[in-house]
Amino acid sequence: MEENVFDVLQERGFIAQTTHDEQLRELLGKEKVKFYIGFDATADSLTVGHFLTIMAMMHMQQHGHTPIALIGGGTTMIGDPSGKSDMRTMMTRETIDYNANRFKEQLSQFISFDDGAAIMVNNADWLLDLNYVTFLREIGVHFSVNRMLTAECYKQRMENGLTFFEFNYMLMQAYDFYVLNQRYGCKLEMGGDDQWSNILAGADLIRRKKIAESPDGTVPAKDPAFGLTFTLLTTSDGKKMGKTMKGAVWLDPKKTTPYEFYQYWRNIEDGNVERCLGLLTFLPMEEVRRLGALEGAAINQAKEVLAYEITKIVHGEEEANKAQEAARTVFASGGVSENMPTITYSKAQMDAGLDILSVLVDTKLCTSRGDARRNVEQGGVKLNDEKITDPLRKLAETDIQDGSILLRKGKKNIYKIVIE
RNA sequence: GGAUGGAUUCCCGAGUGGCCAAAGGGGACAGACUGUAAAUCUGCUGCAUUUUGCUUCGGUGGUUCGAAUCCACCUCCAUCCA
Repeated sequence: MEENVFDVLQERGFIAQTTHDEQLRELLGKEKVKFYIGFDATADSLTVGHFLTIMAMMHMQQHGHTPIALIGGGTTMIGDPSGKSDMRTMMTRETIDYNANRFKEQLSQFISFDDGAAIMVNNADWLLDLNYVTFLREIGVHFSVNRMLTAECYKQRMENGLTFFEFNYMLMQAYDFYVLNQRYGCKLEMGGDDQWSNILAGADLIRRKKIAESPDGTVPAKDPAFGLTFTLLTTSDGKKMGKTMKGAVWLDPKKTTPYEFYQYWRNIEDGNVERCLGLLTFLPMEEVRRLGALEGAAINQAKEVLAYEITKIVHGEEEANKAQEAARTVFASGGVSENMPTITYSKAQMDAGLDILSVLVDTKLCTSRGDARRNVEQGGVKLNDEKITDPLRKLAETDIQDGSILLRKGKKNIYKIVIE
């Protein structure tokens, strides 16, 4: 008897809400289901926030179900107002198309699209050429404004204002589900819990359309469209995870290096370790529970496993090994690793006088010379483990130890300076 | 379309002629304490050749020795009325 992916998702902590628990579980246990998850192309890379949903897709695919990855080339033209307090800046068609292509590439790393094992679609294909009046007549009729206004996702916007433009987002997304249901027989939409209202709207639309189209004006209740949402990863103070001082944590190694990526998970707070292990790795649950139960300093071991496993899935084993090696060298032994962040200067640059503030800015360790100066003055900067207090300090030949100079800002930010 | 109230630094928000690079809070960053955790306490938070100079308070013009603050016009937003 094969295990049911519903149970897997539930045990690993993915599921926040579903439209019909029992029926959905039954469905997933007895047939191959086409399901979809939408990704709005708002940036040129996916983030760790998306990664959680990608993990869910992978679980689903492993259990024989067929993911439909929907790239929101059309919906991004509007922008989802859910949970937002302000309207997003409108994006141009070109930017969106560019982003959509990046998303496609990244998704292909995680999900196999071979032989119809998964399907990739772009809602620009059916949304952009919609006829307004036709759309209103066929889709718009099924929506009650009164009900939409009570939806949780608009709550914040009821205070700050919501344009009609954005108000339509829900209809677009609902229509997506309907289209996929018609064209591919997609029966399930999944997404983050902030998508609950939008998902419900889609499932509801499909039901209403069916009723409208059926001869006797009824629809068999046994074949509904399903919705399922995932828990959102939040920090102890309730904020969404995946943000750092530098912004989002990206899956693109050019935007967030594997080392930074690894460090992000290595530094996660205790309370989230077990949850993240379940959600973001493929480790068996016994192992997840064992690691999550570690207490005190011992939990660092679990964090290391977590960081390693996630980095491995996202960036591959080789990069994960490098990141782990670098992290261990830097933190455990205070040594130098070839895999740690490095900046290279020429001998000539050094002879011309490389002051500490410039280096701090060049490495992006500090955002400006003023910021760099501040950090030095507060004792946050170290050169080869020696605290620097003079902002005018210049790098000298004598600073080079074993061919490089170690520069630290704070405890966790470290750069290797190489002169050649 | 009408009336009223708004637009301030990353966010919230004070400031209504010089003492304003702009209170307070949040966040971020750094220090102490720790376990590369959380909580707590302290510092810090426009830019630069840093006891000085430069740029900023929705936009554009104006008044003034001097404007985030006053005037005019414009743009956008909220609430109520239509």
